[in-house]
Amino acid sequence: MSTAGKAQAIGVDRMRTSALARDLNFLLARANALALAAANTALAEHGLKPRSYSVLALAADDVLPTQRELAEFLRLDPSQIVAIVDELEKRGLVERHPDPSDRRANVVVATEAGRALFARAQKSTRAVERALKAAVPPEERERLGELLRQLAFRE
Amino acid sequence: MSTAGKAQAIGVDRMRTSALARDLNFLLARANALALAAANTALAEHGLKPRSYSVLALAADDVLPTQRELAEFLRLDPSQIVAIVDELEKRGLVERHPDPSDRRANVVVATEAGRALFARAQKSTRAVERALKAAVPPEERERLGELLRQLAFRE
DNA sequence: ACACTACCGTTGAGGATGTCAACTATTGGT
DNA sequence: ACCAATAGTTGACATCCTCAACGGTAGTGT
Repeated sequence: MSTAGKAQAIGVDRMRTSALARDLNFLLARANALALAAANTALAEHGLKPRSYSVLALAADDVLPTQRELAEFLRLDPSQIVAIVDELEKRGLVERHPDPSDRRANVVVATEAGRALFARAQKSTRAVERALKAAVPPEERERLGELLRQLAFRE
Repeated sequence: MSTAGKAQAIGVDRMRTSALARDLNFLLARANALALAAANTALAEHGLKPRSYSVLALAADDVLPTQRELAEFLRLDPSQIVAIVDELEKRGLVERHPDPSDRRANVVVATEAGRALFARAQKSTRAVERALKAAVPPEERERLGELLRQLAFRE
């Protein structure tokens, strides 16, 4: 294992100093993949995935989002929101309320059970976030969030 | 459209100030989704996707990665690397060379055609990266890359 | 009032991706 | 010489993405 291990370590080292490792697109993809994997296992014990957690979070935060707004915000196809809300509704965590200002639209709101589950799930995701942030020095963490927000909401 | 447009804008505004919009996992996912979409359209004209571009980049950079190293670095299942390298090889852009130090392993190297295509594709991705970075003030761009690298390569 | 265009949610289909288990050939260690 | 572990590959299955179409509603203009 010593030879193979070293050969592999050398290969990885060369990859980290390659041009690709300086590519912002790639760094975003890899950082996201790591964060996603951690979030996935943390949310699994609550029967949630990052997507359903996001919908539940907005519903529990009294944002009163329509499904279309959810689709735009989460960068998903509207048809995927249908499936996510279907499942959350079946579990009694959210409800579809008719939007009083537009009868075509549904507003997604969390039930009491949904808010309770979200509160529990949020503790798990906060732990994941702390672990993520541990990779950067404490005095930089605030700026990291700010920069990412600018990337995520530029337009 | 004025009423609907405003109602939607209000909804989006409330989403941007919601707790989710401060979640690092979510920000990474959204920033990555935006960057991925841009990279996808930029690479399409070269017949590449972000993944095949990444493999080609490492092969053209004389990193001499084995397929397993590619899988780890790109956070993909080894079986997905097979399909990517298959396609690049079929197009004459890369070749599988037997690893002299381990006959089980293949080292992926770019052909001349592969290097030429990569050079052209890189111009497109650089343009995408510039557009991405335009979202943050110039004096912060260096730090953004550094922070993302820490997130992507922590372990 | 009317026609017309655009939109919301939903369904369904097809392709692309993710995940996992099994298999062969090879390796390193005992 | 044996044996557990590893690299690449294949195949199966689930999930996800993307798109087109539909009924119901909304806004616009006439």
